[in-house]
Amino acid sequence: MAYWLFKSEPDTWSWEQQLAKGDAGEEWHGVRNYQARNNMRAMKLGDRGFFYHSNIGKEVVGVVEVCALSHPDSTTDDPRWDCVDIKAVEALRRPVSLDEIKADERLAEMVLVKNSRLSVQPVTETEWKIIRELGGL
DNA sequence: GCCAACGTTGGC
DNA sequence: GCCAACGTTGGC
Repeated sequence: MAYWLFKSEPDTWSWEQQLAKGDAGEEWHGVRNYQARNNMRAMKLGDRGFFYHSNIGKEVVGVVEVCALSHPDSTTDDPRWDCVDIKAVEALRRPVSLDEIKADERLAEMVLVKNSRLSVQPVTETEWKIIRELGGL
């Protein structure tokens, strides 16, 4: 099983909205970046990811699961863009902020720190466990 | 609201 | 195939 991180501005699509979708999940559409798309194409059913609020909050707020494999993005006719569906699994007991992540030297190599603009990114198993712990899970 | 960093586009 | 120009992202 692989681990990922999905970024979203809460103004556009928030964790609360994702939670409200429940097990039905929601298409992670709107990605127009090849690296991010390739990451989604590499995802398997059951892969886990963090849900991160960018701009407002700047914190990891929840855990999601990939519930549909990569498929064409319904918001465009451009065949280049695919996306997966994700569903909320659980909220962190307390959010883990970007400041905390940057302050933790064990997380210095995270893509979130190194390449903050990539909107769908891989997370290593080690990073996954550390952030879960910081989040009280 | 600013701006640095980065990715994409398009002319050559 | 290079690279300048442009647009977007996201932290500050």
